[in-house]
This record gives sequence, structure tokens and C-alpha cells, in this order.
Amino acid sequence: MLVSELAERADVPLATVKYYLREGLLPAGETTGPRRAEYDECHLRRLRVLRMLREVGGVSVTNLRLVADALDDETRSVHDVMTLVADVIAPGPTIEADPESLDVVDEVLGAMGWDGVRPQSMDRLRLAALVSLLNGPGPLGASIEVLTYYAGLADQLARAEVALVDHTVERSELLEQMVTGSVVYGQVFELLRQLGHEHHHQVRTGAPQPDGTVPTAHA
Amino acid sequence: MLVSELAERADVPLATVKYYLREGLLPAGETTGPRRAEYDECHLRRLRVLRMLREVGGVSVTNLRLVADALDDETRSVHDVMTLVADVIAPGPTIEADPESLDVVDEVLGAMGWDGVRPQSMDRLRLAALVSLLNGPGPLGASIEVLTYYAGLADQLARAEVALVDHTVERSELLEQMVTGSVVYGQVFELLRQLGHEHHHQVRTGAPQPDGTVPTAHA
DNA sequence: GTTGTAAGATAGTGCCGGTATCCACGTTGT
DNA sequence: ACAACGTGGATACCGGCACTATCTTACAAC
Repeated sequence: MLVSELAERADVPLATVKYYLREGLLPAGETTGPRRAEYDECHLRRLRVLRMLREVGGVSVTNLRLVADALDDETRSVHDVMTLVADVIAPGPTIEADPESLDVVDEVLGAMGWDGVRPQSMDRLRLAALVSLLNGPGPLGASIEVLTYYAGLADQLARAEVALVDHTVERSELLEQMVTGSVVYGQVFELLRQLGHEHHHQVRTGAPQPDGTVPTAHA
Repeated sequence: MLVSELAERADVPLATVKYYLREGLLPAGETTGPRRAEYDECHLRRLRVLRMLREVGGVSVTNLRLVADALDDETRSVHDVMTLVADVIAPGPTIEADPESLDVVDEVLGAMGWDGVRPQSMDRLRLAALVSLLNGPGPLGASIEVLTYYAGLADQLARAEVALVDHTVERSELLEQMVTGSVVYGQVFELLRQLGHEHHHQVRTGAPQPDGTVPTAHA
């Protein structure tokens, strides 16, 4: 297929596809002539993955390139690629965490038996940064207990998700499945959590009118 | 305290505080003279909340203003404010969802007994949009079963979080606690989920060398 | 009084994710 | 054969966003 068809099939503006090609996010098509290039299903799938990460996950174009490079590097193991992707799609900028919070995080990791986590994992560092934020001047705190409770639920979810992955398909397809699944199901869960808040908080603070209006009194 | 002190105490550049004042995110201080205004702890707490939402939650300044307005509107109930905030801090742009996906979502909500969710809840609509994305051309699908599994875990989390909130404090403090808690604990959970992936996926695909290197073979 | 700094307003900056335009040429319909 | 269209490829441009810098005026503390 030609670029324009690729763009149309992925429902992405042609100019954007060209931009992605320029930026090296998308491998160039097979040139069939001086002003002609052919793209295949691989490109289409890749493009869809990139758009998912960008639109749902909010991943920056710079980081998308890193992801694309990792996906294309056949010398990396699947797990290796996944850790790299996890580092790169982690929200927020790189921040440093104080050692005290890192200790808290490591204690939680230890309690869960999560010894497969790399010490340099971005998620570990970011979590520590959040913990120190929580334990800072604000009204909230992050105790080992509540963190471990959270980790327990996260463990169930992560287990289930890892088990759900179809490991029979080949590398590239598997990776695409895992990468997109990771970001979109992350958001699915977050939305469900918010919906849960909405329901349970409503139940707790007394039911509003059935027509959907809300009492004006405070709680 | 004066603006400069406010800025310093919240660890925010003075120029940014002025910007927030300009944008109406932060109520003006009490004017004690033509070129003098006094700020108090309320302003400081508000500023901290805003920075949390912005830096951790990635909430845009426009939406921050909506949040601030809702927090200041004393005629709104706590629950009312929280739903508004939930709508506004939901990630991604407003999108339309096809009725079919909405039905899927509603079925899940029904299965959970979450009848406290407003039909116009942003989260409900966004979730439907995600579901239609998942059931689109990509390799992933969103069955009622897995969504309900997710919702079950989300329910546990949401219950616990609602129960954890300290309902004895007064309105403004309560709201600040809930708003910030919602966004930062959301992220805490997401990070833990990713860490869980890292561990469980590593366990599943065979342990790499203990020195942290990874085998070069694919899985 | 002098000096330092506050408040308030206005204009400018840097980045990011595209978007638009242009060109030279191959493909295609007739 | 020939003209019109659309292609790959390159370069320049744009709009939004979150700040940031500067400038003016005036008061407060010494």
C-alpha cells in the first residue's frame, strides 16, 4: 500500500504519517521506484501502536522513537524491551527521590516478593518520588501499610495481565500486544477506579435525588 | 505572608504564582494597601494542591481553574465537587463513544451495582471510548468478563479509599485531601501495577543473570 | 529622603506536535 | 502520446500552552 492508503487505514492525517517517517518512528517503506514506496501490514500495526501510545498514553514523540527503536531491535529479549518501554512511558519527568522514600518503596517490594524489579527501574524511582511528595508538607501520608495494600491489588492485576497475554504469537506481535495493552488497560483500570469512587462516595454521603440532581447541603 | 513568601514556601517560582493569580487559579490575597496584599495558609494549601494536580496529574491550567472554582463554590456539596473534579482531571480530550461500547460499559456498571454513577460522567464516556478503541482494528479486545474483573479490583480499591478519607475535618480541607489523594494515589497504583508487571513477566519468561543482564535470546 | 521590594500589567519565550507548501517526477486514464 | 494527478521527499511555518521577563508605580522600612 502507498502512504496515503496507510494514513487513511490508520485514520491518521497524511502529514502526520510523513512526520512520523521523518522522525524515524515508522520505518521507511520499501522503495519501488524513485518516487514510490510500498508499505505493508507491519507499518499499519506499528502506526496504530504509536497512535495508541500517543493519544491514550500521552507518550511524547521523543519517547515514541525510543519505543520504536526498542521494538525493532531484534537482539533485545521481549522482557528487555518491555522494561525499556515501561521506563519510557512512565508519566512525568525524571526526578530524584530521597533515600528514605526509596527505602520505603524497597520495603514494599520486599514484602511483595517482587525481586524481579530492577533497582534502576524508572517506576521504582518515580514511586519513591511520589512517596516523598506524600510525606512532605501536605495533608496526606504514605505508610508502608497502605502502600502494601495497594501493592497487593496491583499484584493481582499484574499477575492476571501477564497470564492473559497470548504467548503463542511471534515476537513483534506479542510486543505490540503487550505495549498497547499495558497503557490502555492501565487507563481502563484508572477510569474504573474513578467510577468506583463516584459510586461509593455517593453511597457514603447520602443519596441525591433519583433524577440526578444533588442536594445543596454539604455532605 | 506576602506573595514572595507564599511562592517560596510552596517552592514555586514567584512568576508562576503571579501567573496563577492572574489566571484566577488562586484567590487574590487580602489587599492591605494599594501595593500590598496578604496571603494565608489557605492560599498555601491551595497552591500546593494545584501544583500536585499539575505536576503529578498533568492537569491543564484551564482545567485547574475549573477545579479551583468548584472548590471555592460553597453551595456545592462535597460529592458534587468531587464529580466535577473527576470529570475535569480525566485524561485525554472529550471524545464521543459509540452506543455499543456504552452498552458494554453500562453492563459492567450494572454487574458491579454501581448505580451511583451519573450517566454523563466523563469517566463513563471515556471508558466507553476506550472500549471501542480496544474492539477496533487492533489485536486487543475488551470482553465484559475481563472488564468486570478489572472493575472488581477497582471496587476494592475505591471502597478502601473512600473509607480511608478522614471525614471529620472541614469541607475545604476534606476536599483538598480527596482531590490530591485521588490523583496521586491513582499514580501510585499505576506505578505499582507496572512494577508488578516487571516482576511477574520476568518470572514467567525465565530469570536473567543475577547481575542484571538479560539473555539475548527472545523469551 | 533613600533604597528595596511589592503589586500589577504587558509582552515575550521555548517547546512540542503537528501542518502547509513546494518540487521534480512517475503513474494512470484516455 | 500526453496531460492531469498524486507521490516521495524536503523545508518552512503555525498554534497552543505554560511560563518568564520586563517595566511601571508606589509604598514600607530604615
